[in-house]
Amino acid sequence: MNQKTPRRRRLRKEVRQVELLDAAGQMFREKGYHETSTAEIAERAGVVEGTIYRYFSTKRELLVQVVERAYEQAIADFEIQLQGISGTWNRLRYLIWRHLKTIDEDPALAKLVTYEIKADPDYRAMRVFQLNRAYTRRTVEIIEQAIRSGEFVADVPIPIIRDMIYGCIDHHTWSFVRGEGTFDLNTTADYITHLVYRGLAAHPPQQQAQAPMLAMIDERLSRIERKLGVTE
Amino acid sequence: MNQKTPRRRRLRKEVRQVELLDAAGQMFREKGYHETSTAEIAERAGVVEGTIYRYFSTKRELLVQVVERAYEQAIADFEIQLQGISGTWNRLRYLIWRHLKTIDEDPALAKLVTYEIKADPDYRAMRVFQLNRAYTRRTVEIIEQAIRSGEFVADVPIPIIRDMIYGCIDHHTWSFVRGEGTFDLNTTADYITHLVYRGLAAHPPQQQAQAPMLAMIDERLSRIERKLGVTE
Amino acid sequence: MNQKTPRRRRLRKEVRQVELLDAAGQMFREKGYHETSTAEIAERAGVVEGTIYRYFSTKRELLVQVVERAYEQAIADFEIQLQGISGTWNRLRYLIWRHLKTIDEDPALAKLVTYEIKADPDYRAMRVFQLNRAYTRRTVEIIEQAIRSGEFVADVPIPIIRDMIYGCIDHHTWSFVRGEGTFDLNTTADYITHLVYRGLAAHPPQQQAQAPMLAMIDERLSRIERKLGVTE
Amino acid sequence: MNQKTPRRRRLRKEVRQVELLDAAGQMFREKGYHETSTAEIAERAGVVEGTIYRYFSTKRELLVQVVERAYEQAIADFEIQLQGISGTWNRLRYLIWRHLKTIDEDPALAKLVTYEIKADPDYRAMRVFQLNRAYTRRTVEIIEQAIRSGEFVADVPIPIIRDMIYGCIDHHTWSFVRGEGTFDLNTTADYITHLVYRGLAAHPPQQQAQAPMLAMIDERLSRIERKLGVTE
DNA sequence: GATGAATGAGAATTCATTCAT
DNA sequence: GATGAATGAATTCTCATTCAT
Repeated sequence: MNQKTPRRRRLRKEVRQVELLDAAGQMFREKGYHETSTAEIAERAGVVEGTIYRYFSTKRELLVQVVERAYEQAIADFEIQLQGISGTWNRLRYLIWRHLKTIDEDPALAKLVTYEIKADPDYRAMRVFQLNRAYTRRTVEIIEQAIRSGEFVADVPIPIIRDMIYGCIDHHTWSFVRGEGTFDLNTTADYITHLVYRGLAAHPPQQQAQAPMLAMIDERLSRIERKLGVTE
Repeated sequence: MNQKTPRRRRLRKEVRQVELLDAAGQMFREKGYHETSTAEIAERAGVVEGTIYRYFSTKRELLVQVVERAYEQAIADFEIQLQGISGTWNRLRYLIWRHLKTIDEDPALAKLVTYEIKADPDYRAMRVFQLNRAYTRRTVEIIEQAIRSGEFVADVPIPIIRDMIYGCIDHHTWSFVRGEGTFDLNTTADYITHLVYRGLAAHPPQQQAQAPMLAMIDERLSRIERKLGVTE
Repeated sequence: MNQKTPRRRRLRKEVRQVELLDAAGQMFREKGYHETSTAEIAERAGVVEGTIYRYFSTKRELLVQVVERAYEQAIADFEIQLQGISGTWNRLRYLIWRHLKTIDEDPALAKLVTYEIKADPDYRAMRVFQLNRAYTRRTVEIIEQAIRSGEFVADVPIPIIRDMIYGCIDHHTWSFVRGEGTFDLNTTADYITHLVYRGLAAHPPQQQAQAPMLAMIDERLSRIERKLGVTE
Repeated sequence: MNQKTPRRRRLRKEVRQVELLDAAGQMFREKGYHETSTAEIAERAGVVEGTIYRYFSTKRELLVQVVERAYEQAIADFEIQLQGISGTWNRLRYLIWRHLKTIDEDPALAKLVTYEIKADPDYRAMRVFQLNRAYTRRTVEIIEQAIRSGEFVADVPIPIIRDMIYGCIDHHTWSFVRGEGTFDLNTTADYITHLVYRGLAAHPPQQQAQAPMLAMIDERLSRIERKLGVTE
């Protein structure tokens, strides 16, 4: 009963860390970062203020880790789902839908990311920045592939395209994130995908119906090639 | 009681008000809103702290008016220029270019707008919100007109389009606003306009991109057939 | 029409002074002394702040004069009424009733007197103190006369009696003055008079009914004596 | 960050709280509530300003607790003493004497109670109000009992009687509380008790005062008759 | 006589972080 | 490993009074 093995200790340490992260996450989401005091976090986690500083060097570190954890979970989930989706349009649509859904499910976190994390002067040197890059990397890859396959024209730099997608989503969910409006997940995803796709599609509208088909053929061929080990 | 001030410059109300607005605007841009103290603003304006409160009820009011003034100037200038430009593409391009230029010329203000003004819980009830609406109204009008004339298709809601334009710009100038990167005004304006225009254009240019792709598919199929020993 | 005789000027000066006093009185009563700013007084009087200081040396002086004026009016009115009332009981009752009525009619002023004027460290050196003495002087005179006539016993110092009367009234109207309760003017006056009278009456309760009669007889005799010039 | 304090005395929570209460109590009594700054209280208690706010939410809370503590001590002491005293006159006298003594011993506190606590708009909702009620409750009980036993008449509402007792005491000690006059504890207690008791007593002492008056009336009538030439 | 712009000292309160216990 | 008492700098806003115009 009273066993205090090192292993158990270690476990307890990790548990406490997660407890603190959960408590902080809840508070930050409810009241915002600046409006939350370390005393409140400690209280919610059931410890005293000083204890926080055994596990996290600063209050900000707590915020950063809260966000990092959320990013990690989002990315992991993301990759898995994407594997089952084929075709540029579908994959693009999923990426957009997924980001919209992330915001829809946790707008308070989106707010923290926008106003606290990204506003940080050191943002680009932080791990969250890397995580954000990882999060958006797939988008770039999909576009690049579509360009290689000739489905997309290559006359606009990819960063612009990426900014257009994420910028549009962020702007559109703005008021929702601020707790005011609302938005329809699927419709919004369709519209944005549609607009981006048409802006990049190499095929004129008449043939537009063919484009997805060609893309699908491309995708199926790729799978066969991989399977057969056919190199180009 | 303790008369220690030999210098007591008396200015017309309006003049002093503008001086304070200028001083505050400079400080906010240099150091940020929260990092600027009322004492610093007063010092830069050459008055004592109390004087600020004769003209502005709070420090925040000072910020709001700094931003309002900037918006008013931008809008006025804007309207005039736009009158001389015709053609959907040109007008759209001008709007985009203009917003990019505004950010380029005063990135610190853009930062204040994003992180202080738009983040305000009461944003939508503020006059700056109205000014922002006025600022983006032209965009909507141009798109609407292009739809009416048949130049643009009408299958995407205009707010989405507007969010795409401004969201793209904001995202793209992000790091620049944060004092890190840089961006090319004209090239960026071209790309964004191009992307948006093509995404909305009812009559796309001649098709051409399809042939290469089909050729590639033919080639790849041949490889697979060879691999599998499929004879012709 | 445009005559600016010195006399007219003087009149205007007095008028303005009264206007300021009225404005200040209103504000002090409505919001309290500390909660009222000189700017508000000026605004209500329709002048600018600086003008106040042409007529009154300080904000406090304004308060003091507001109260002095009220005292003067109360005293003047008081004296007149009292002349028509005879008999210790009646006169005492009138004094008590009158003070209760003063509080009832202007509780906000009573509040100012209690919390601002009487709490002033220099109260005893102020003219309002003298006015207050004048206001309560009649009470002492009535009691003294009753003692001389044998209607009241003389075994309690008069200041104690005076404190009992005014202290009782002040305590009893406390919550009303603070804007909370209420009190019945006539009933309260009766009770207090009754209690004080019996506490001082030389006559035992059996004969108590006679006391007022005797007092009245005394009073009537006094009048006759005065009329006839009968000296003792 | 700037660790400049070699001295960092750590006390038990309760001890420090009491120290702060003592320091605040001293300062408030010496200089008054508004004239005392939190900085001064902290200095006297030997801590920094921030420490005060670990124990008390506001400066006002500090005042309230100073007064509450004094009330609690007074009430406790009070009850014990009263148990050993019997007889309406004696008990009444003790209550009056006790209140006078409380004022005599701590006039500065009485001042705080009058001008800061009782003047508070929320006074009736505060715990001090309850404590004040508890403090004066005995008075009411003694009077009620005397009425039941037939020792006192019941023709005046008890609140009026209570207001008379405490109002009289407060008025009488007024100047002393303001640091000006003085008063004799025992004599004052005797007079007030006497006055109140006689005002309420159902069985007054032997009548005696009437005869002289009637004699005087007789004498005065004779004089009048002589003057008028009325023959017998 | 009036104006009203300018003064400037003040004062309460917050809270992330430290470190003696 | 935990506690939680202590830190102390930092900052906005108020307003009676003055006096140049």
